[in-house]
Amino acid sequence: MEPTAKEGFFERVYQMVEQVPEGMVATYGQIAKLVGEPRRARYVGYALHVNPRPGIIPCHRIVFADGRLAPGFAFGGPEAQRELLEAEGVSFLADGRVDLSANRWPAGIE
DNA sequence: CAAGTGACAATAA
DNA sequence: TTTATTGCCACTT
Repeated sequence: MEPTAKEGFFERVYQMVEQVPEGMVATYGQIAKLVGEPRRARYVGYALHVNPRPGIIPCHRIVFADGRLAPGFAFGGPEAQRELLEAEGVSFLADGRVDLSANRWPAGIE
């Protein structure tokens, strides 16, 4: 299979997501920008949807720009994701949203 | 080739 | 404040 540029974009997304430390979360738009394409925020989610490496890519650490969780989470629902994040030490708001102000990872990438 | 779709984000009402 | 719409850009039909 000839690798195309789009696959390179996907792979970069996976690399970024895998580098997210535990107890922190990142937004789709942030990941998109980090890979060099801030306009492809939607495709970041799509990349995780196709998730070629389940169990290796911490999709549960990727949330909306508002701190909200994905609607169609693949692990068993947004409830399961909240449990996973809580278990890692991520703070949550009373609205069931992640406290991006305290757990946003892309605050100091190498 | 054109239109439709989508794990997003920003803006309008 | 929440909900709706638009813009984005690649993939699917």
